[in-house]
Amino acid sequence: MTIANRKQREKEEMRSLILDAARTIFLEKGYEQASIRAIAEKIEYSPGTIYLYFKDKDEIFHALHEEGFSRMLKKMQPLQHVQDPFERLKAMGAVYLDFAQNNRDFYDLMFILQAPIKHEIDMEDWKMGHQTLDYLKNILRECQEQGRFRGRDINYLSFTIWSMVHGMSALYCRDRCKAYHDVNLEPKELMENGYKIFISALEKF
Amino acid sequence: MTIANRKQREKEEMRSLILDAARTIFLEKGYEQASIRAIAEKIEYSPGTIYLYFKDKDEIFHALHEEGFSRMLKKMQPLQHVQDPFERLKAMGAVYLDFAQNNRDFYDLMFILQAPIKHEIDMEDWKMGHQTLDYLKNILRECQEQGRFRGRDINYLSFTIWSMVHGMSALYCRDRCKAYHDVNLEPKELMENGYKIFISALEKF
DNA sequence: AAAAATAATGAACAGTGTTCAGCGGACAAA
DNA sequence: TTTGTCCGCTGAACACTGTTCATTATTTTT
Repeated sequence: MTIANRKQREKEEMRSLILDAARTIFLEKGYEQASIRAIAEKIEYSPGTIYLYFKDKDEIFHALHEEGFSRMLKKMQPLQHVQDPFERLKAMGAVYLDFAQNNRDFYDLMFILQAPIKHEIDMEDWKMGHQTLDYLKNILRECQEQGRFRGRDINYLSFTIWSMVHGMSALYCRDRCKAYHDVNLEPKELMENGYKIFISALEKF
Repeated sequence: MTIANRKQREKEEMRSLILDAARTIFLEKGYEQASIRAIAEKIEYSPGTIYLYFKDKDEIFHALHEEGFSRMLKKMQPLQHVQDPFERLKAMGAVYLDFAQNNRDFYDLMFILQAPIKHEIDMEDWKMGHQTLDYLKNILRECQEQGRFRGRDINYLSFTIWSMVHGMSALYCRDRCKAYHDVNLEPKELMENGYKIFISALEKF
């Protein structure tokens, strides 16, 4: 059975070889500008080979999509050590914004890009997305047990909060922060202070 | 001088003929999937002709970009009749969200698409964008004169509010509202109730 | 009516994602 | 060891993309 094992291993090695190349090129050029030929050239194989390991460009995209969520979830791990749920909520938002700023292209891939969402959302791909969202909802529930956000629907509340941090992140990723260039405000400043205002609002809520 | 006039008129007619076709195709297929050949075919001219009226695909995009802002500004006109600035602020957010939902692809074009923003933002293209943003800032100033949002920086405040409504709109446009499909919540519901929560937060702020 | 200027064409170029007949080396059976 | 069957891989080919430009057609000026 060792030969079958080796075959299996080689197949997986090839997949991750392709994915490594794809990641750098996707994140360098974006989904549309990244070409299969460029990925093939990077790993010194012919374009056709890639189609032996991935059905199409979308499938490569989805693999990276998943990697993005996995990276984000990892960054969220330390939050479990924050006792107070409201503090945890605030920290989660900060981690989220940080992730978007430091992994701009992964963020784009995960939350903005349309391209291959033909394959329907809330399938396998979004398992981790749901996981993150559920984590947020649970924090909110804990906050409610402490008396915060009394009487508010958890789903709507989570959507509001997600929209807030996503809004900033999306404006950042797609360079709309430049709308504040005329008043000499940098994206980083905007997001930091914008988030502070949001937090104050939540505190009084 | 009548012949020069006619030439001028014909040139403009041709431009708007192209733009009409481009708009339907752009909004149907999105920026990347819309092809010059498809636009040419729709108006029954050869592909080359389009390049006699527009430098490239980006220039067509920018013309539509401007049209989007012009449409949005028009929808904002009635707001001037709302006396109370805070009421006007609330109404502005509602108009914004409404625009995003009912002109999804224009909204995408204006605030999400990356494609041809190579041409730099805050040039001519963003004149109307800045106009809208300034309008928001002025409302906020009026609110402050009434004692609301005391001591807050207008720029950061406007960014927070913009991010909020953009966040919802962007999640809507890029189908991330589907993350709530498992709890049977429709995008419209989410946005309506999410916005209500945001408004309550602003009221207590 | 001839000449000049303008407008429109469509073939061509370099690029894209994707497919597939065929090649060559590794494996199994003789 | 030789034979025969796989199977990973190739790269040419297909149908598409944005863009350019020599050529042709039309209109205006002389």
